[in-house]
Amino acid sequence: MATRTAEERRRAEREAYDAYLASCPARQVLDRISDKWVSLVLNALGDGPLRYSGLSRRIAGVSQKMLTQTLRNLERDGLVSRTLTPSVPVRVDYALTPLGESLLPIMHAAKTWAETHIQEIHAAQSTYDQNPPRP
Amino acid sequence: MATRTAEERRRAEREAYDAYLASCPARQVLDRISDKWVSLVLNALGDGPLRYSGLSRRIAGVSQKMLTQTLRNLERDGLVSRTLTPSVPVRVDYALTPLGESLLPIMHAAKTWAETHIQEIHAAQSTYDQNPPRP
DNA sequence: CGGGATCCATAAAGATACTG
DNA sequence: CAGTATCTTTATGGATCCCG
Repeated sequence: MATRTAEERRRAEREAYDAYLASCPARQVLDRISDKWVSLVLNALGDGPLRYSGLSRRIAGVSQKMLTQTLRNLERDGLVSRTLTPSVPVRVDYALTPLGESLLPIMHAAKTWAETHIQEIHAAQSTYDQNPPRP
Repeated sequence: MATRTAEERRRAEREAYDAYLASCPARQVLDRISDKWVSLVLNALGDGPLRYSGLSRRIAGVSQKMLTQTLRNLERDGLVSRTLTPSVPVRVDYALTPLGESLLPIMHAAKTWAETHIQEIHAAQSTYDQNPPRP
């Protein structure tokens, strides 16, 4: 048999790390809020409840698939509530739960940091691009 | 020609929205820090400078490809500095720039929120999974 | 109206092998 | 040591058709 000690060890390392990451709360939350549509939906609902079609119009670029998927995940995580009104054409309202609302401040903090430092980042990018370290 | 008014309008909508998103500072920054490896690298460097191999060992699960790619992007964004020492085997040190360090507090805030609320999220997930809204 | 299900294109991540 | 180059695999997102 080949010496697969090295590769096996690496694989085990990776798996252990993956498991570690998967159990890391910060990672789990970061993974979610970093989602393109999650942040947009959360933001949209921050102004008050919306219906499915309302969200769809508010976000504009989203496909129903992604909107539905995003809403399901947020509902599952307890960040968003889904209220179904069985009227003639059914009506569904989405709103932030208290847990979802508690997330807004940190989203806002991120937004503030972004707006404060985006010029520095763009400047750094220009410098980097105009003088490529390794062509 | 077919009536492609509707589909064309949708496409235009999407493109406009994509452009809007691309120019949104919050999005740009969120997209970056939400990256799996970015947050890990930033965290690792938060304890002090590290060499390439040091980072590689510290993060363990990362491939050189992703580590290099992540470091390049962070360097380009001005969040991480790269110092090359042309000794016999070359030596490269990576460290956070002041800009990079200014990002740590918000990463920490996200981590704190995560640790504070992860139980609620897990609880919500359990409830959701045990009683699937739509089977 | 509010989705579910399916198919498909592309992009992103990983494994692998090689280099100055 | 610190990467680069290439190939393969996987994940993501969008288009489309359909239903209660």
